[in-house]
Amino acid sequence: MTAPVCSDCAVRDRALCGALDDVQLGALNRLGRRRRLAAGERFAWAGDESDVCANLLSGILTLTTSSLGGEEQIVGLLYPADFVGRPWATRADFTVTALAPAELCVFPREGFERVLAEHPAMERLLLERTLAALTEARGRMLTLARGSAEARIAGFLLDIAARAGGCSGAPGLPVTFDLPLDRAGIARLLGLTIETVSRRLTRFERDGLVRLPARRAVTILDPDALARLAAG
Amino acid sequence: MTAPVCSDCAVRDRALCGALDDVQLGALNRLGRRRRLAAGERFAWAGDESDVCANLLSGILTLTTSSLGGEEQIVGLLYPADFVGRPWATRADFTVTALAPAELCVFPREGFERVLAEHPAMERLLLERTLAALTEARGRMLTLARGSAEARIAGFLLDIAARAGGCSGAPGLPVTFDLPLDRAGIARLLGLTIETVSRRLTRFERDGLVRLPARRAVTILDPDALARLAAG
DNA sequence: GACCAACTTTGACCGCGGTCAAGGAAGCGG
DNA sequence: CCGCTTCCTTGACCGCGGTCAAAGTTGGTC
Repeated sequence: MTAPVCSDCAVRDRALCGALDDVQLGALNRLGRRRRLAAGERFAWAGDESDVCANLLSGILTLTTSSLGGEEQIVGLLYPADFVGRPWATRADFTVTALAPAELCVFPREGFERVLAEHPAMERLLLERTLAALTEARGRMLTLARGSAEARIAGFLLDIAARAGGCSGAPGLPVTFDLPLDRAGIARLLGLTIETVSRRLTRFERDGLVRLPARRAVTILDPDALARLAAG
Repeated sequence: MTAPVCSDCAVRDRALCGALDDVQLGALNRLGRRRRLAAGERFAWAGDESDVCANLLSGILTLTTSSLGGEEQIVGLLYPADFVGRPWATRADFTVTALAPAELCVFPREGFERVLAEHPAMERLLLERTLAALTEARGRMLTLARGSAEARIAGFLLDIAARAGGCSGAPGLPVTFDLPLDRAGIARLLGLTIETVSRRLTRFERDGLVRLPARRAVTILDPDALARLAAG
């Protein structure tokens, strides 16, 4: 197996590296190491020392915190091309777990910081992404603090649909996609229990808003009604 | 009245400007304009065009979103030296409101972006602050999604105490401070109702955890017990 | 197919916190 | 001091969603 090179990278133009040209990418190429994670495997632990960061190449990761009671709350999902970790921080803020088999391009944190300092365009891109992530996180606070279980789940389905199935099909046609999370995962993301998630999904199906052809599969039948519910 | 100059600024070393030396500060000095806000006055409206950003010099601001139902959720508090606005974004993500009379140092957004580009140290500082704000926002998601009313209010009191009264007194001695928010504000911050906030505070007082000598005043009598409640 | 583990659904019950309503306390201008 | 507004407290009630418990499904292995 030949060493992977950045020019072949699946996320070459979408990750932070998109800010660099092929020549500049050479330094990162020498710095980065590919790493695969199995489903359920963890890349970092909240509170632990961490001296790496990474680009996510494929798969989906979760960011979680846990209360002292032991219950985990998913505070963010990471998709391919997203950046993992926090430069200039010596310990990880959140636990990073692979939901599905994932591949990362891992950098030593300090080396990555040096690359950032040498390439303002890349640092700028990271800043813009961080600002966007902050806005998204704050937006989700509204849902978590106020939204009913119904509103949270309706919004979640639309989010996933937009990301997973948004590319396929004409508007108006039912969209079908696979959920990246099982019921327990949805519950941890939305601050609910497994039972409530299950009940609301079943009711959505009874009411003709969605179909649930398989455990992980969802077909959106009435996105407008879901959007109305999501708005509370 | 003489034009205010940066070297006199109350937050000279704590705001983003702290990354610049006195000479570099000249450019910002010409760019910035002081602006006062009365309590309740708004600086930006969520969704509206916005071509300014600012440093907060004094007072406290809230960031809010509102659901379609009209109820506002406070997603963040801004204190003196904090940065307001989002460079490279043409519309405001959140409504910015002064809780108390406030003073801002306002910059045209595009001019500020140019200063950022010219002074990497300042852009770096903004990036680090944004990363920290993101971590804080995600941390608050746990509280909002899972915490009981009791836990949220206990945590809120400790947060405010740490910021407002942390400087005074030896550990172990009761700390007294003024809440920056009225009951309605606390409710909007914590995702609760006025009545619930009032009831829990009253119960905390009955149980000897705090004293409430005036509407806005709080004395923390048993911080350890509050911390235990906040942890859930 | 038989078996088993993991996941999901469904039901019964109940407590927390929201809602509605009324009454008190503080601040303020006359 | 009065009257008014705003803010806060307290009470009664109830619905949503959590908890506990028990089936029912799915998928994988032998």
